[in-house]
Amino acid sequence: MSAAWPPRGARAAAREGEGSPVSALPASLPAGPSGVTRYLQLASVLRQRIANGHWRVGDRLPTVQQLASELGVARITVRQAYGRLAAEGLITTHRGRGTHVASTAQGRGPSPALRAAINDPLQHPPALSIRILDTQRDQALPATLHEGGSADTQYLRIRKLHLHDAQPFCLVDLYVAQREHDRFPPRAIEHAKLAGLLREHGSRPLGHLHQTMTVGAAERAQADALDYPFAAPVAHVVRRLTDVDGRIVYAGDFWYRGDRFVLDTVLPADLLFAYPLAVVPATRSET
Amino acid sequence: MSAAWPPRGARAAAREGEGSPVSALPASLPAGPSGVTRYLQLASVLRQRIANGHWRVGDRLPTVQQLASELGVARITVRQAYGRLAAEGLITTHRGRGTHVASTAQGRGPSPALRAAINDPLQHPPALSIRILDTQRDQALPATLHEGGSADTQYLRIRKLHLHDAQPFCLVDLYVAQREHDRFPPRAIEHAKLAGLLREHGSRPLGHLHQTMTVGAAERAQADALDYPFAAPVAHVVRRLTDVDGRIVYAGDFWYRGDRFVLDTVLPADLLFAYPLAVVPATRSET
DNA sequence: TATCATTTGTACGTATGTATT
DNA sequence: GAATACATACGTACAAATGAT
Repeated sequence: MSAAWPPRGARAAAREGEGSPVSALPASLPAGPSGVTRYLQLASVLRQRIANGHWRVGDRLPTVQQLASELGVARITVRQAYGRLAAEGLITTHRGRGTHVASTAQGRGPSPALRAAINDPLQHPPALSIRILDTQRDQALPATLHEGGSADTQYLRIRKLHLHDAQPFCLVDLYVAQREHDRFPPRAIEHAKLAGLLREHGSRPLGHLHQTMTVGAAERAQADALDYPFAAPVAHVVRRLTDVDGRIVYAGDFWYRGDRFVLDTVLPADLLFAYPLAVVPATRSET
Repeated sequence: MSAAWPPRGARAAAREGEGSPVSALPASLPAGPSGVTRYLQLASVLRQRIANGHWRVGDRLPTVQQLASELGVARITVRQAYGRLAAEGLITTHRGRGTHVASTAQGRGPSPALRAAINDPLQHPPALSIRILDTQRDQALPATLHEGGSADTQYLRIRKLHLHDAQPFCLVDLYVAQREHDRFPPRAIEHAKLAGLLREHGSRPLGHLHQTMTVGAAERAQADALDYPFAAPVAHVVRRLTDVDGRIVYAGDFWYRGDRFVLDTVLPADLLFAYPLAVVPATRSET
């Protein structure tokens, strides 16, 4: 969806020489066709290194001069990127002393609890809360969600936000077969995951869960809802759950903040060779 | 100097006025320096309206004048946003006739062949080629790849680039147990996938394939190798394959260009409820 | 205390892309 | 389409704070 990132003729000396300045960025495109300013691009890479533990709290970051010559950008560009991160509280800068990591804003990647909340189709951990943004009855299933099953006639459309420890991490736009939803206890969709509700209260046994995962840049609506920078990396998952007859009982789009997303999968080797119908993702619930 | 990060005037008007040609877009776009150009943010809002079906193929979009005065932006800004979408093939503009939706662009993205090349651990399609960048013998397995199995003593480290139709889409940095690799035919790693080689020539039956997927912004090394813009979205997959004894026979990091990545998974419902050890991704090889 | 190299902060001039009128 | 204003980004230079000599 988020249309091809402009494949600008990016190419540069790809050496990893320590200390040797690597001439770099196309050096002529200020904002470039990407439309995202250079200091913001730099900021998101630095933010990522702090989030994934490459730099830890207290570590000293490269000097402005080092980064500038390594990347082939002006010092003011690095300064703006650092300024952005400082405004977010991630780093501190002091004259003569350098730039240091002040906080990680969240440990080294998503916590095990959040990983389980994302990967386990049934479990609804206490820290997970669901904020329903909007519901509409009597909707038809969009054509893009038909694939892989036959559509029912009427769906309930639900737009909702998933939060973990009160922090939004996933924006959802999904369709549940109305006849199935009407069998649920009231307000159940706020406190349980749909796969569990359909297994518990559905009219027919379930068949398959299809997932298609892509990555992209946050569009406006997603950025606003997730409290996340525009154009920052996001994961997009399309999920479709069918019953044994191949009828789609629910299908929808899930957008995850890039810094709060991990997909875990495990594939036993015997399934691996039974391709195509093979790989097996999974997350251990705890530890 | 620079403004606070997330809390831009976030508010997403979310009404769904059916039939009224001119929709209520967010009343205004964020003011002040956001680091992202205005016309791109506007393009993002419009792109989503098309993607989620608010405007369908053939529908007429508001005139430049209408949009400009509604949003309080200059006409040229709207023109640039329309130009962007036109370049993506989403809309067409004709003098005197207006601007219309040409496509929802939903089908775009990686071809089925590329999807299979990414998702099938065994298949090596003709269009796929492997460029070995570097190999080093007698390496120890890095600590970050230990998890989920016991490490062997000596590994062959391979850095390589995967191309599809001569276009790079994946950068790989992986470790193969040396004693297993030395059983392979010469240069086999350039023409077959490792899982297949290990199944064919390995000393022990295979156990499990673990995959951990995250998203992020392209670092310089990845951007250069993949011929992709710095800080553009990438998928990062860590794969670990063990034999039946739990020994890691290969493990490595895979970085995919965001615009050339799709992960497909299928989970039979009975496995779904055997959590944790459950979900099943898969891609049909053809069609 | 004084000096020095390092590093962040500020400033000026210029060029380009963006956005408004 | 033209004129204007602004933010980004480059290069350069200098001031101020820090830590070590």
